[in-house]
Amino acid sequence: MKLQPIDTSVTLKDHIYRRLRTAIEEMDIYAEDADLRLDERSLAEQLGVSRTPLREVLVKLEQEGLLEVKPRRGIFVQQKSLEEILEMIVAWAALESMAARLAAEAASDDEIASLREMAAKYSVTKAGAEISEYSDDNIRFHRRILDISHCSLLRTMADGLFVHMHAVRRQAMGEEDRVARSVADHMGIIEALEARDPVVAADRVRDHTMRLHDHVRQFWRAPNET
Amino acid sequence: MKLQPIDTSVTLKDHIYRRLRTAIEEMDIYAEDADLRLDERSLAEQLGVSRTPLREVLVKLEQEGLLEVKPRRGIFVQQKSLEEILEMIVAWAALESMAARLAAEAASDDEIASLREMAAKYSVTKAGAEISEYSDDNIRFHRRILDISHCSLLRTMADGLFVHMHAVRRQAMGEEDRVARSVADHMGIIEALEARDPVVAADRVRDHTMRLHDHVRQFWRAPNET
DNA sequence: GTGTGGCACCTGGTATACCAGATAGTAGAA
DNA sequence: TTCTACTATCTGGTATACCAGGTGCCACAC
Repeated sequence: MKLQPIDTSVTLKDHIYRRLRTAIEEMDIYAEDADLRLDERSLAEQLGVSRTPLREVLVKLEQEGLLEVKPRRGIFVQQKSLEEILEMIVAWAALESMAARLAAEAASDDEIASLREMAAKYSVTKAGAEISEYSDDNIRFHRRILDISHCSLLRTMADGLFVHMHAVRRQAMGEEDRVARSVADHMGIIEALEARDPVVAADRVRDHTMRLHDHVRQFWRAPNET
Repeated sequence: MKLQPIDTSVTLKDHIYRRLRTAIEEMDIYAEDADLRLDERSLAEQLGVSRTPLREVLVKLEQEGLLEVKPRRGIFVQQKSLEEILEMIVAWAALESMAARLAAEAASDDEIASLREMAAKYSVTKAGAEISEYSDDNIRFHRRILDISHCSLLRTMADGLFVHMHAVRRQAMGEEDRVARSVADHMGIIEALEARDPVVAADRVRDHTMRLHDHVRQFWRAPNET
């Protein structure tokens, strides 16, 4: 008889963390009437826990850049400025570009093939039709590149940036020619990886992401500027 | 009459955080007789605070990867594995390489000149003599590159990695020809920046850091393998 | 009507008490 | 002697109480 050890390390904090984080991600942070203020006591009551574990979660979320705690003032969901968003995209480009470089050398043929599979779902013409679905697959594609670099830290650090992208995508995505361009970019990246060319793969990934950077810089409208 | 606003946002937590973090950084984590276990109650007593703010700091340090909290078991300073250290260096290379690329285009002439000033302190022959001092200036040099990229997030993320480097350097540094090579590398980087060549600058920074990567992979000895 | 002082209440910060799992030492039974 | 079972105690996890700064309303004085 064989038994898996019970994972006793899951604690209230973990549950609270997951709840809060998804709740924040689902908020429309940049809506004009968005209520960005949180209240410890009411949150604790809603979740049915005391303030103590809740506060530890808030510290965590604050450090991830999702919240800002102002002593004796309140807890606020952070709105990212255009500047900060652009910097996140730059950092993301740096990480994923390195991932592509590593992947070109270290990834297995199967792993690279899996990328082509994901991309094959969308032709240049079809992708425009189903933007929201494409958007999800798009993220999966980029995550996959980070995964097959076999450097888990790159994936971890990039994930920390992705969190903030939910709200951004809602505002910044949605132009047909960008999607077409994106699909073409992806194919170029895959081909470079298949050719096992680290330099070209890294360049293409970086350029691809930096195009998003330029696009956001051009079209982003912060709520107050609308 | 003019008055600066008083910064009321400094709290006990901040003090505790600083104390604990420097204490951890000064520990010789990889010594054989290192005591990696911490005790909440005794820490709280030593610092003269209650467990509550202390615990929030511990959450923060855990998330930074410096600690590991095992419920009902204890709190431990994390020893990084060789694998993790190598991944940190890779990520660092990715970030700093991107920083150099940006700096080549965005940094002012003065900022680039400041790099040359820092490097001028060391000739190829002299650097070997004062390794520890050079080591500090070395870090300052790399931080400066991140700064003059004018992308503060790159600097922030890289700083998170630097924390773990204290202990590593103690073990991995110290060969004379590496230092000589390092000084030469730095000059090459500066020249690329002065030439405003983003591609070469990025390449040289990345190669430079990846040489550290290869060196660590070759010479690192974890405590248990000694 | 205007401005000032003060009070009531809201917030996050901190201290303390208690809980349950983990652990090791020891006494007792086989 | 050896193995088991109980218990004392240590740990981090959680709940609760209290503290002090922040804010805004309102009464009162001018």
